[in-house]
Amino acid sequence: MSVSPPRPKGPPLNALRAFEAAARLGGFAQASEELCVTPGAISQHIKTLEDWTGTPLFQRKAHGVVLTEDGQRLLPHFTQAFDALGNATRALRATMALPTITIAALPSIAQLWLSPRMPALRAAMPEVRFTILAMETPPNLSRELIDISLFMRPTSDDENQHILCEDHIFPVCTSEVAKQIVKPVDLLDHTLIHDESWSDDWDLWLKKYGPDVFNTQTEARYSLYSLALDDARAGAGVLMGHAALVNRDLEKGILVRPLEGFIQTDQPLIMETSPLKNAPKEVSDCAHYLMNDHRIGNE
Amino acid sequence: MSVSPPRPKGPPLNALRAFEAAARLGGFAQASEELCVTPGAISQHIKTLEDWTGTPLFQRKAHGVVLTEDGQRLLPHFTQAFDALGNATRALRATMALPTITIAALPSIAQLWLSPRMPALRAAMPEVRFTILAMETPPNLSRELIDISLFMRPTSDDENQHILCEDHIFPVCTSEVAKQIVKPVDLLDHTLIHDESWSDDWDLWLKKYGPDVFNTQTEARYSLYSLALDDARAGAGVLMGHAALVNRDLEKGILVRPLEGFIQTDQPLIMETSPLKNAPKEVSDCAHYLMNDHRIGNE
DNA sequence: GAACTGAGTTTAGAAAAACTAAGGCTAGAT
DNA sequence: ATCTAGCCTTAGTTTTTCTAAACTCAGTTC
Repeated sequence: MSVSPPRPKGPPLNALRAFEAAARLGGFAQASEELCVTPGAISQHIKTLEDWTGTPLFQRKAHGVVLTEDGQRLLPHFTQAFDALGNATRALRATMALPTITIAALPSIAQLWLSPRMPALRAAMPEVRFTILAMETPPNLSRELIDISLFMRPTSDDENQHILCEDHIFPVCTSEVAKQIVKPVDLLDHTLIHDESWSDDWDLWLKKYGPDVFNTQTEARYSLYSLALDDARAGAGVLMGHAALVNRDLEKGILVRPLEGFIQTDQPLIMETSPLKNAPKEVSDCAHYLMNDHRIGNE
Repeated sequence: MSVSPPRPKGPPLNALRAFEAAARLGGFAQASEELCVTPGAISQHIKTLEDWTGTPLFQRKAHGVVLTEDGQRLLPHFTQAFDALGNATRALRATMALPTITIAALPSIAQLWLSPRMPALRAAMPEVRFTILAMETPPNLSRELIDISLFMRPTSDDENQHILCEDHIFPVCTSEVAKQIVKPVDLLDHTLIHDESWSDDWDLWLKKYGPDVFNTQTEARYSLYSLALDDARAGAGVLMGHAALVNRDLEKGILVRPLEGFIQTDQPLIMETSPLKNAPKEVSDCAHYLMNDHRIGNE
């Protein structure tokens, strides 16, 4: 009779969290991003878990992993548990002395859409400490300690998501450059400025408005939209502008629209708020503020 | 404008678990026992958490800690979350190749009540691996990976708890010793064997049946009931017997009851089963087996 | 068909977290 | 007045976790 093997220890909590993230997101790489660690760390966590049970949780394929049946059955349990834990942690954070609101956004949105609105927001909510995070992919608001996110992405029926404005794209450039452009074909003579994160923009627009034949021509590529914008402001060429991001420049006259046509993409600017039922009042206040699209006074 | 402080990390999961345990159990010492660490470790976890939020979670008194208001508000959130996590972990364990059932019991119960029943149980469920854990205090079945617990303790209205048998106590000794004992006063001439974990037993019994005057006399104390029992079997004196634990010896004639009177304590032998809704079938099978009080054949 | 790519794995070593042990403090109990 | 239970603190150690970098493998691309 086996007596007192020192008490059965459960698997490490961090390994469980890694499993949940990897299973939910469908890959170690994605999970590693959400948890801010390297993929190797995730791999090791999963292995710990698989060694603990003796049953494989993932099936390793050359291009990613897929959940085994066991893994699929387990996932909802863990997702529910970590959702609950996320809410509890959020409640814990809410006890902090000075209320903090964390907003995550695409770098371009942070800089070109949010930044101009911040002064008014801060003025309206002086007791709140704001933190802005620039990131490429929308965070999971029920897990990370982020209250509001601003991203261009496909619509969903999530009740926590609100469309702030549709995404209209159209060519923009300085008025100098615009003088030389009266019809689409004229674009052939100019540098088309591309941004890596929206690499399809020009294709989309040209498909509808562009000249029938359109061979590759001079183009510039940037990894940050705001760099591309700077270049356009400097008269280096024609940029495909996103309404929400270039409106300020258009209003100020720094940039103009050389041609009329615009396209509405299927990825509007969406604001998502964290799903906590009893969210601190500050968060919903802030969300309303942004929805109502306040601007700084002197603009 | 503050941009990209490397992503707000939540507090360590282990610290959250420590808080939950300490808050639920009402002390660091208790929590440290449940989590199998030293109280110092708990203390540090709590401090980590308190530093993270900036608000105190516990109020330190000289004789223990009490939850602050914030702590009280937070506790249910975390309890719920960790309950869910416990269930998920249990589900994970259920995927293990060969089903395992872990039974926790008071050392004396494990040895004197459970052990004789194990051969039949193993025979009835040959595909299951059983693990018996001896421990002093009932474990939290919704947290630890233990399926069934067997303890003498006060009744509760928990639906997962079942009374296996009432706890009757009465003096027992060898038939040799019994010859010299015909009425309670005769006990004065013999060693009264005590067990540390039930130190009140003799007092209780003597209060009802004992001689009016009863000065302290020879007595032996043991920290393990089975050691006390061994001593009684060897004719060293009179032990206060618990029905569930000495029945075998009575049946076999190794021990006898020199006097008639017995007392029913308010701490029956209770079996508790883990609360998982979809508990593996093996666990409920095992529980039913124990409830029906099977014995080994040749007894 | 050779090189490339994306996703995961594996190691060793480094960094961080968690734990223990031992000494201190304080208020209620003896 | 002393004892004791329960928690705190600190230093040092052990354990866990993470990273970096090289490796594997199977589709893709040229």
